[in-house]
Amino acid sequence: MGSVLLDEFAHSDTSYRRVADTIRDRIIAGTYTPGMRLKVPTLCIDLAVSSNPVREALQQLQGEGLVVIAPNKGATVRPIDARLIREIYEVNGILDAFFAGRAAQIATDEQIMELIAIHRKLEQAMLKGDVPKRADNNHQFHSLLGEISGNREALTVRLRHRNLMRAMRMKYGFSADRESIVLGEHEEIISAISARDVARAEYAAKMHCLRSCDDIIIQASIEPRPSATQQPAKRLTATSN
Amino acid sequence: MGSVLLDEFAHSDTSYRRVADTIRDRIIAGTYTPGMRLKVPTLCIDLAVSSNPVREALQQLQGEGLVVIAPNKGATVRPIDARLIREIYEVNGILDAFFAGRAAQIATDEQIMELIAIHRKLEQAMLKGDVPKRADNNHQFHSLLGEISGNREALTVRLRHRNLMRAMRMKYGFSADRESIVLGEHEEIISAISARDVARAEYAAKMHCLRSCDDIIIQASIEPRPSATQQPAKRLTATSN
DNA sequence: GCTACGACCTTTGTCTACCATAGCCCACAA
DNA sequence: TTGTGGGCTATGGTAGACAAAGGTCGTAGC
Repeated sequence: MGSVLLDEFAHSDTSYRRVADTIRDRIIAGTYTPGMRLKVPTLCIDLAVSSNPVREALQQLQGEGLVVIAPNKGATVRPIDARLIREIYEVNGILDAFFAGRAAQIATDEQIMELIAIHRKLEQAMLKGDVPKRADNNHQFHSLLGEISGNREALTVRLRHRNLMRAMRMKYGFSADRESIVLGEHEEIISAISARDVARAEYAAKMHCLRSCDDIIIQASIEPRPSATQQPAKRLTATSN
Repeated sequence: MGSVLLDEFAHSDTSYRRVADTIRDRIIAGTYTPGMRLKVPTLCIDLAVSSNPVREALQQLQGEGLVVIAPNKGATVRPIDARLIREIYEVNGILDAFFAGRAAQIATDEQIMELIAIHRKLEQAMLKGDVPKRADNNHQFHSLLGEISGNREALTVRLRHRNLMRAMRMKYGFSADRESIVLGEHEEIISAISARDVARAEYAAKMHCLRSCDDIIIQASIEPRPSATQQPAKRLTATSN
């Protein structure tokens, strides 16, 4: 138990993490539109914090690839388009294939049992429609694969876009039959690892990412333009007046 | 021409980038020892800047994986040991294999010519013993491979440890015959891409990283403990008194 | 009418000073 | 010896000031 700690992603008590969470959510939600400048003074007012946490949050988000910071020019929202999503999932697929292939080589029986246990919990969460638990278990499943590989650096890299992916799933959800397909794909990965079939494990992990990518692009396309309450149509800056 | 821009790594005019550069160099140089706490007030005095740039630099370095920041506890130097280096190079190898394989599929003849041109410049720089130009050309070679793949996100991830690797090479250098071997490995990669042999390109790129990893570990082991001028042997904090 | 220049304004990046709070250390007591 | 409590240090955050970089816009000159 307790194999997945990674406390660096534990939910934040510091202000700049809350600020980063808020800005990230707003980028995903479309409140902050692609290419929009994120000015520090405006964000300070909107989020009721001083400039210091805002600047640190923007740096954090740059690390996640959500904003671009140019020296002496400030931060802009990175456009999140289908190409970027495909690229991210391609990176995920490459790394997950490595994890699964390595797991097929070196996973102990106990680790495989643990994988199965997490898979069962994920199944339960899906049946109950418990979305947060579902996301958490899914994260645990893939993190455990990363830990089994023994390459923590690869796992860190793999988690670079975790917040972004989670936020997108929160917004767009899954297509109707995606959940049952996910379970089947996980079972295929586990099966390949149990059989010590490296090539099959790599392929299964890669396909899992690929299909997940296709699914989220379809889901996102269903809502071509969110325009929830007030879509600041032409406004290109965060200025509030 | 001008295929490799990536101005995000252009040398910095902002203070926090200079601070990050300095701290990074000192971590590599061993001035800041593994596990050592990096206290903001001390760094402010040492680097003659205020706390704001220091905090941002530390966040930046956390993004590069060189320091670990714990909320309300501060930053510590991440121990750079053989395992970490192996993990980083393994990630590099996974991504470079992807780049090379993809290049074998989709590179245009012009792009292959450009690869060869950079390779020639690298060869020249090595012959002249021009170390900075050598590093720059090597970077260009691998960046161009990443760009050919069309996945800029993967390239960004691939460059996560670029500063760290460069700093380590500056410190430890190369073994005697490594340079000629590098040239041969690059030629093999180019040859495989030209022949559109995906598997061979992937294998060549992976082996290139693996051998580079072995080389740097050997080089680093030659100097088990640098102890240049004043090695703060037992001191565990950056406190200067 | 179009271009180029310059003044103005906004924003960034940095500094200083200050404060609340969390974490650590150490003396002291049970 | 072990636990506890107080004091110290560092972190995290606020507020306000400033220089410098960048963008905007009006005007002068062609």
